[in-house]
Amino acid sequence: MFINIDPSSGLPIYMQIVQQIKTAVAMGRLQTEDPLPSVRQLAVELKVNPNTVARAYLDLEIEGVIYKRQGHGTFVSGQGVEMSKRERRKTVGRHLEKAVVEAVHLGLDEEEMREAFDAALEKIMSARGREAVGK
Amino acid sequence: MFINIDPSSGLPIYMQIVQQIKTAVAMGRLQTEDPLPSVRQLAVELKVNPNTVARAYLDLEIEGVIYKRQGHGTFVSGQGVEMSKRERRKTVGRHLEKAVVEAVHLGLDEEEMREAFDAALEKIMSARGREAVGK
DNA sequence: GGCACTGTATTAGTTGGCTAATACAGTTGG
DNA sequence: CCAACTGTATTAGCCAACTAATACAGTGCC
Repeated sequence: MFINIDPSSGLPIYMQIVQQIKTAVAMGRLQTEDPLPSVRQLAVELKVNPNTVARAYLDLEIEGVIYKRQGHGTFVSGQGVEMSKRERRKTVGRHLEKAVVEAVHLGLDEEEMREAFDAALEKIMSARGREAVGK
Repeated sequence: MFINIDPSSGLPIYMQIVQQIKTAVAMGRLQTEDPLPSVRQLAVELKVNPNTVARAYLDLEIEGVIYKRQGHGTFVSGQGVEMSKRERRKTVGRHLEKAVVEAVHLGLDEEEMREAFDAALEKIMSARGREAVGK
């Protein structure tokens, strides 16, 4: 599996799992209906209690990223999140504003910010394109 | 003062203070050498222990956003952050990538993301412009 | 010098987050 | 039906984060 836990990161384990799976899905490395490792498998692999993995999977389920079937396993779900257009924009806006505030404090000018944004977009979106074909 | 604490936000009080002051500085609502309210003043206003405010100010000082002078007060500092160009970009990149991942999960397409980014940029940067003149 | 203002240090208590141990429950194939 | 796999529930403990009480220390003005 592609998940790496960094004990020194300060971020709780379950959040690291959540974040990495979300990123993998966003990038298309995990696609709809793909199976995730079982709670126990991943727990062993990460040397962590099954409940910790379960906690991560629960969060992901609540966010609409995955779904679970008792006795079967856990899978990447087709669609995400029920939310009004307005809410979505607001949520993304909050994240982006935070990033911009940070960038201002770091002394980036507007052009540099645009470049950074393009790079981020490229990194996530271009991977999607490739994965869709390949695999 | 312009700070609002939301007890239901889940975010610790001191972080809310940090974040709001950082945003104010980034937007130019607070400018270099502007005085911040004293630890005690703000503590009273927010109905919070002085140490909580002090904690926020400490973080801001470490980040290079403000500086303090014993017996005098706390002020917005001129420059920010000592960090290599590379590091800055990396930091901002992390934030932006997180925002993009979120946006993908919320079903925004690339154009909508660009719009959202432009909006965020506009919101922060345009305020700066105005404040620089006005006040 | 003393009062009134600044920020600081020490200590301590509460709370909630995080993780783990362990036992329970659904599904499927031999 | 039993073994082997899924995810789930309960309980508990640890620990760090957060906040507060309180006392200390620097500066400046009357």
